[in-house]
Amino acid sequence: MTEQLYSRPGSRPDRRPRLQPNELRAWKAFLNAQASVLRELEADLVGQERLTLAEYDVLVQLALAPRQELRMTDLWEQVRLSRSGITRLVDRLARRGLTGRRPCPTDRRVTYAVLTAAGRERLRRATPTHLQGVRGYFIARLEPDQLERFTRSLEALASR
Amino acid sequence: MTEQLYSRPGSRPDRRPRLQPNELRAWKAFLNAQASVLRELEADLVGQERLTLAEYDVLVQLALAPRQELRMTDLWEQVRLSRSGITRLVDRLARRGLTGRRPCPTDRRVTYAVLTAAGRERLRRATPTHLQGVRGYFIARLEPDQLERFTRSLEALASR
DNA sequence: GGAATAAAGTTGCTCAGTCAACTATTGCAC
DNA sequence: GTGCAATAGTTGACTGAGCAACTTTATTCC
Repeated sequence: MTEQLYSRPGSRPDRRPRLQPNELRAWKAFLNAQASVLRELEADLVGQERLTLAEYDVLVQLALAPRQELRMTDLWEQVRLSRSGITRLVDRLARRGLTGRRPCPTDRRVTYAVLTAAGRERLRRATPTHLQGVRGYFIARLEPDQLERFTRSLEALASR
Repeated sequence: MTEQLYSRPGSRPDRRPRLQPNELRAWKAFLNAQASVLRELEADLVGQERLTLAEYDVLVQLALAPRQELRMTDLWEQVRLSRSGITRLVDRLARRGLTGRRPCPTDRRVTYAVLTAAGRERLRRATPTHLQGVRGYFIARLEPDQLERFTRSLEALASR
């Protein structure tokens, strides 16, 4: 994580790509920013609403979907999780009554995850907490006039 | 994750802090950037060197320490992990012969984690992979003239 | 239309991580 | 110096995630 191993100044000419000090600083800042913001945000959400970020995200996706339901696969595309991760997450939410499952009549391979009334209500309650977190731990710490540039840099980092 | 739940345009005046579209975009980009970069980087490191990022990080910290050893607590301060997480990570590395443990003679509560020769060698081998990852998935995707600003924004996000 | 291939979803296994409880040792107060 | 609080580290129980293997159903291709 620190200097020597990343760039040895004055060492031999080197085919290995080493990191410059400012690059290293950027990298560290990137790691720290993620850890910091997500940790704080998730702590609030779990502490106050018993929802992890991933669970919250699934509820949001369902709430936004046409009939408040999504095929597992579509959910998988929206949420950063493996297929089995989705299965289990929806399981968990279902056990708590926040989602349900509905088989698709036309394609018997597919299952819809459905937002229940309780799920909708839970989402409604959790949303202010989450938004306050995003505002407080993310937006508020950024210079408003840097937001645009910052966003573009972040977007450049996401692979295709 | 998408618009309606974050800001309802034209709804009643509202004490709840909602997100503006550009703020939402920034937030999404932040999440995606993290997921993307870490996933790619870690996949390389695990695939080629059987080391997770956290394990790599611990090896680096030890390599940089004075006698290539650190108290568990100091390690804990450097690496984003719980105390027991550190214990177990060092355990795992020790089982693979990459670290050792040494009791402190003056304070019998403390244990030093020590980098072994094998650990040093493994780190040496893994470093190019990691650096290529950081360069390829992070630095290379950023505009050089934005790096400084980007770093400052990231640093602003890390809580004290 | 039948065989091969692909897609959707779940399950078993394992792993890495957390929290809370615990032991052991040291430092501090008075 | 005794007693209490703080510090260092580990352990147990549990959780959330991934991968690989598997079942079932749909699609494609000849």
